[in-house]
Amino acid sequence: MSEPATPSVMEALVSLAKRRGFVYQASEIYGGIRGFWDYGPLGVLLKNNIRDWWWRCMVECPPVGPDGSVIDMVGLDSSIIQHPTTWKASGHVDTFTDPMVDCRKTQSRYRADHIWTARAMVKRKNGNVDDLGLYSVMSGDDAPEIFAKRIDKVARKTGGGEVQVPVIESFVPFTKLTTEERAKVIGPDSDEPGTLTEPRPFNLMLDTYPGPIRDEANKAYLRPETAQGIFLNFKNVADTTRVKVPFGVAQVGKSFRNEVTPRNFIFRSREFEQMEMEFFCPPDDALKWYEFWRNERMKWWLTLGIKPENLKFRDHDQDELSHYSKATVDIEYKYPFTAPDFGELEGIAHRGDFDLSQHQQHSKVKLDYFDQELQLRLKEQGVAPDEIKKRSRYIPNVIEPASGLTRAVLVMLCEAYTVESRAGVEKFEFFRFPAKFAPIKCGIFPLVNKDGLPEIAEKLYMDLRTKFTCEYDPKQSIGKRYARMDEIGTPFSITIDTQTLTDQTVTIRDRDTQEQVRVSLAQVESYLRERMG
RNA sequence: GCGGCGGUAACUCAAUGGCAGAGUGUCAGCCUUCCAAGCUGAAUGUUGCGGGUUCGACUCCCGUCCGCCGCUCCA
Repeated sequence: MSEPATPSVMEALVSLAKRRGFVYQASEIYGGIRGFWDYGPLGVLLKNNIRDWWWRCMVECPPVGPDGSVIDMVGLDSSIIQHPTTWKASGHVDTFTDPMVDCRKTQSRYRADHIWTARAMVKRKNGNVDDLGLYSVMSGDDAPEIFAKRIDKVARKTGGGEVQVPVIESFVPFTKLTTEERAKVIGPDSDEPGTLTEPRPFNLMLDTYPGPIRDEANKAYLRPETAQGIFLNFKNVADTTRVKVPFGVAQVGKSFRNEVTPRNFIFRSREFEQMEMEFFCPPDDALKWYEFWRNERMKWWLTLGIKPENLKFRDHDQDELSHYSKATVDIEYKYPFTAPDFGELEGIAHRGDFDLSQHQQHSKVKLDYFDQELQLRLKEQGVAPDEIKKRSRYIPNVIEPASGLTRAVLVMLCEAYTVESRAGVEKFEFFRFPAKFAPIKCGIFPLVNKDGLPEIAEKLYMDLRTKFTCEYDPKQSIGKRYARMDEIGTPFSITIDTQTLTDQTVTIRDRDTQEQVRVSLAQVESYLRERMG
């Protein structure tokens, strides 16, 4: 009798994760630090297992392409800190640095440069023109219209008259006002002046100052995504590794974002780990590859044992696309805290040639690619020489599957978290990890701590530990040891009993069914390997 | 950053302004031939942190940090 994770179990899950050493709050003894988490002894094993599987599926054994040929894929581990111009070129300096304004009255938050202000001038019936104050509306082509409607209402309440609608060019962004003027503005959703706070710059990138001098000229950023390190090395990889377009470069590593509100356990943290791959392809094939990776990535998540009904695609609307993207789809998961809605897990973006073009422009280094195969093919097709020259040299387009490793850990924890009622325990909670990803694969126990059983168990342990992550435990009752293994998601428990002394067989207990099979000592390894996936 | 709620042992939680406790877990010993069993014992707290009120503060007040929910943002 098991029940699915619901929002109410999130706290229980976090407690269990803490109690058994999966995830701790960072700097806990100092009261914690918002948005940062430490992965404990079991958490790091789980995380590494997921990371290794991604690397295996992406770099060492990438999928076969749509045309049946193996995809070229290489790995990379670029620096967290890169030349600051990287982030200028990528657009992160501009788009990640938004001055924000809060309304004290309505609790709304706005981008300061999106608030447009204008004087509300109303021509009364007696011919006088009254100034009703400095009103604001959200920026946009319809700003004058919205402004007019709003002021008309105010005017009617104060005696009527004709609103003098400002032309769109005459609106003044909130950021351009003086401090005194800002204190008099009536917010877009407010009805009294002075409820908007001063704009506060909010840069989503964390910065630091490498070297001895701490000034603006030496400012550098901790990467907000691993992707740019790949783009910076596009030429290096293309020049030194014999890969040919189309090819991919994959990377796993830490990224940093100064999130406004870190929330929901490790879902949104300020330091997180990404698994990103940039796939470079001819512009004409980009959509084909976009479709390909979209499907491949969904297949990959299913290999983690995630229930298909907990995963779904969500295509981005045109107006929510990032500054760089031509098309993006998210793979979403039904987290306990978003349910019944879904939350982001991975984004697959068609980035066009934006990144390489930007870096080419800012670095003045050519980042185009000469496609010799395409040249030959065009020649065979009898295309004119000028045309061949033009088309066989291009800036590749990029398809980017970018997922959060630390989010994958969260999904794994959510998906595996199970509550069952068992004999003696009304609510027994444990992690039902797929064997392949379980931090500990196997516990090895002597049924009792005497009669020569510990010696045999220890010998088996010394052998198995060279092949799987194992634990040996001779202490306490067997039930307690099984329960402890179940709790941390260990799929198998091997017990040495007195029968082992006579026929050299042991029992192997399955975490999910609690059933045991007898296997000879010699076959334990192959038995486990078969079930490990 | 704004608003609301909260913070006591590793975890879950008690404690009229008056001796900081329980269960679970952990550890040790005994006992145990298969599922958190039994018995005995042990360790673990500047009650998030810092101030204030008071003879006396886990308890009341202020500040701060952290967490949860809602804005907002995002892999």
